[in-house]
Amino acid sequence: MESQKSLADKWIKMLQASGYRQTEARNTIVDVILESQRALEPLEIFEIGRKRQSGLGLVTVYRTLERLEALGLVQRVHQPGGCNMYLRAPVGHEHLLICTSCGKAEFFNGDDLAPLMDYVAKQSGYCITEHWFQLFGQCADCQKK
Amino acid sequence: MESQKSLADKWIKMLQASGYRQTEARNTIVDVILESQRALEPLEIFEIGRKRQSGLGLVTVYRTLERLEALGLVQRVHQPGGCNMYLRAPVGHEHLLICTSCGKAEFFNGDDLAPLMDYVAKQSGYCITEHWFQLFGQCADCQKK
DNA sequence: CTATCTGCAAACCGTTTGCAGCGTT
DNA sequence: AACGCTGCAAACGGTTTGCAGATAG
Repeated sequence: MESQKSLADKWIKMLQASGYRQTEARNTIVDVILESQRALEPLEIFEIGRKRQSGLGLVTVYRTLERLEALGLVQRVHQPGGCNMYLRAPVGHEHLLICTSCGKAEFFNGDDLAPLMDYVAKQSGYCITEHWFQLFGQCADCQKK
Repeated sequence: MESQKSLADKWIKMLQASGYRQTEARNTIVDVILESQRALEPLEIFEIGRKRQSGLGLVTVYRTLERLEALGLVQRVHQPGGCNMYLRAPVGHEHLLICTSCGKAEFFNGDDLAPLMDYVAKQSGYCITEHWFQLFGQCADCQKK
């Protein structure tokens, strides 16, 4: 598992490689996202980030999320309660497993889906280009309580 | 496949069984949803419904969707472009297959997911209570064009 | 006859845009 | 020095709420 710090460096480098600049606000926002175990709303990122960098603005959070999402570094997470939370994007065939109690998000490998998707494609005649697969439940810690 | 008309009757009966009343507005809204091949936004339901029943209000569409969703008859559909579209709810283990060109929504059976979910539960220690699985692609008709 | 339902208008709230000044390169 | 970036305030748009009159049961 790559450390948060080096992942943050990589993200900033990717922003720069796309013509964007490294700024204090972006450093803060990237750190907040990478240090979180769960998906966060823009307002939450703003509030957490503001404790470290008092001048941070909510609009900058929105604009930074937009860029990070366009670069594929961050994903919007869809949940029964709403679809405005953000998390680091999966790499490869990772899918999300989210705790309904504490919100903790983990990734698991979903390679096994390929046969089912092939079958559905054959049956339906669709040319399948994308799949969403996500699990919800209670994590081990929350089950104990 | 059950006819739209009898499904509409069933929905209205379920509303009544829950203490709600049968009204012209609700009949219209239920018909619009059941006659559509694709998920619709509240505003679309309102506009289509208003052609049949000129007095229909957008607020009534929102309130009816809320009741239908609470009864499990209608589901909110999550798509890359937004999460404010509604469709009849799946029955059993049906999952959605949505055409990215025309929006047509079909259901397919996803029983095959059980082994993967069991495996993930064992690996992660989570007690899995819900799963979202949805496919996107081009339907056979749209591929021809 | 009563309780629910309806549509309108207004309130609400998360998100986006305009802009003048600041910071990165 | 140039251009992108920032934060504020205001605009925006989808959704919700308050209310008085209409309607189902």
